[in-house]
Amino acid sequence: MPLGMRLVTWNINSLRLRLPVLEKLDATLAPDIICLQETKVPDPLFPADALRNMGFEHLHYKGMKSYNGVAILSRHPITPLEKLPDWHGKEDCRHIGAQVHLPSGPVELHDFYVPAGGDIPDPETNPKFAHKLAFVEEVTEWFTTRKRDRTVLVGDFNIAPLEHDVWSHKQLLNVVSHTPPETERLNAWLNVGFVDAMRHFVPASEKLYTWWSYRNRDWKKSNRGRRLDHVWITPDLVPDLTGMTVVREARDWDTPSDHVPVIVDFSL
DNA sequence: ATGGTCGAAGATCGA
Repeated sequence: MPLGMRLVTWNINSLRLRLPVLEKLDATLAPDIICLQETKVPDPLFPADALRNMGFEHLHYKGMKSYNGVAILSRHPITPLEKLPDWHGKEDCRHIGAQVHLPSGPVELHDFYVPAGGDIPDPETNPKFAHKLAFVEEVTEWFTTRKRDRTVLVGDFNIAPLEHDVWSHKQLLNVVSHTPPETERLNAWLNVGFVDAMRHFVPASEKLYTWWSYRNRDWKKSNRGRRLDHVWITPDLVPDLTGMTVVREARDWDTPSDHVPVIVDFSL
């Protein structure tokens, strides 16, 4: 195994349907650890053998029928984090975590799939939006009391916090994913003690997206993207950052997800 | 302002 850790986060939108493109990602970009969201597969049907054959010997996953689901695929040994909170009283498979045992020492890794929040940005009339806001608040509170070093948070946070994380700040201010109640809460979570590893490499003044809707005739031409997927790290890991890649070409792979993989490289 | 397209289901629901 080469020196350094290559970490990927990807909302794959059905793991079983997209095993072929996952193999393509693995073959072309050789990640050491992949965190997936929206696997949409119950645990008994999880394709563990196929993933082990790809070289990911260490697996941790939590899925359910039809919706949600998260998974960590690793070439390094991992110890799953037990007894993580049951956010918002729901057992809906939106968070798993693990200690990753790297040659340089353990790193704590969290994989999140934050609720999308429905269409109407009003917690009074839209319970999905209320759930989303509450989820972020609960997670924020939880991390304030947890150790905050050698920790990495990744996932589909379903919020694009910065002006240039969306194609039109003005037109999306009242669209779920970019409303002030969401972006304020995401910033509060970040400010518990994390660093935005993607923006470490790309200044806030530059557009940066990880998701393009299926509902555009030509995603590349219209380019109405949003940065919904994130990699956050504790400040002690910043000196170990060596690179970041948004795998845009994956949006054109055969039967693509609407999200593309995000790679972060570490000298760990 | 609207609708557009996916995936898992096996009708719609969630995104």
